Amino acid sequence: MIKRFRGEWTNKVDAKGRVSIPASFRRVLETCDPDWNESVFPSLVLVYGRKGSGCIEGYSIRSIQEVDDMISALPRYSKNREILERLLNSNSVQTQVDENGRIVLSSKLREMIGITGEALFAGMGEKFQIWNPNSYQKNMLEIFEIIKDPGSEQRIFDLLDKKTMNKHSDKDD
Amino acid sequence: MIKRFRGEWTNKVDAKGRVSIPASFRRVLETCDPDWNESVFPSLVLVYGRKGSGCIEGYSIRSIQEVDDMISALPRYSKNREILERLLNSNSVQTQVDENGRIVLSSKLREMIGITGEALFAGMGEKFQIWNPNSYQKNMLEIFEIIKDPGSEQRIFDLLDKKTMNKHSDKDD
DNA sequence: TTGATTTCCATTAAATACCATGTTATTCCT
DNA sequence: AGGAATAACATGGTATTTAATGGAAATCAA
Repeated sequence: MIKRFRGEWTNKVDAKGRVSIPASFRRVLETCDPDWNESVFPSLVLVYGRKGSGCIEGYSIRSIQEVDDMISALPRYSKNREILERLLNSNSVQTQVDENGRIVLSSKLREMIGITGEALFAGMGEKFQIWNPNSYQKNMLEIFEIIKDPGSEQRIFDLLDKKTMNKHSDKDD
Repeated sequence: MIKRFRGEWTNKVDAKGRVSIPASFRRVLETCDPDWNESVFPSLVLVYGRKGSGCIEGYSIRSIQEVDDMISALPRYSKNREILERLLNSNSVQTQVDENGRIVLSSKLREMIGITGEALFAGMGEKFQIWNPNSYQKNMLEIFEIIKDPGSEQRIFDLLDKKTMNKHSDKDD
């Protein structure tokens, strides 16, 4: 069973904003939507509130529920909870894959990330991202810049070492 | 099944105060109203008692019940309970979506949040907010100001980290 | 009765479902 | 293993439905 979003895919966006979700992503969305079956297409949530990011993030139902549950665990009228609700609930939209495997990106969403004719999908494990292909290219360069120094790259991959997993403080992540 | 208010929607308010509830919000109100069925339109509660907020808050029946239950859990006749009952019970009104998916905002409510021709609906998970579009704009800018510093933004999102979930004190939220 | 509120109906713009096609990948059979 | 048959994908176009909204009729209240 596939359960993580993986890989990069570039698909066409038509005038109405319709775009195919990569088939392998659909398999993830299907297994992670409790309401899904052969006659009900899977739902997902698109989050556009992480402004700095320059991309839209797609979450499976199970994945967004984890986030929602953590928000709901915060005190109801607290400042931080209301900020998170804005960034993750106000600035998001639930949608559903259609029978052809597509979703619609509204003009608002397309403008937000500067998408014209093509959208790049990047698998990010428990979520995926939708980019303007050029912006994605730039973002990759930024990442390469960060890990240019071999020591710095090593330090990051060291986070994946079982021995160190429970040693480092939260700040290191 | 949709069960959280999500997204931003701007709808017209006519001279009589009628305004459409965004369709996706109606789906939430329907599933969260125990009395709802095909022939009965869903009810909701509008709270205008959170004075500082500059907006009206809309609750599904299930959601307002949770709030009511928490109030009821406080000591009867305690000062704080009576304050909360004023702000959340006195300063609120129960209403019902009509057959066209609209509610009526009384002139009192409209004046309270300075609404003239348009109302902006912002999904906030278990509730939603109704704003004058300009006020909402300002409020979003305030939020972006708060999270402008990347460290500060990270600290807020860290509230959603499983590792820290049980560490932070109530004050942090 | 008259002003206000609520119900009912009508319009149009937008969102969604439906259908069709070329292309690629997969299965199955010999 | 090779090749034919089949299924799955991506994508374009069209038809149908739904949502938002304006206005009129009906009901209610003072």
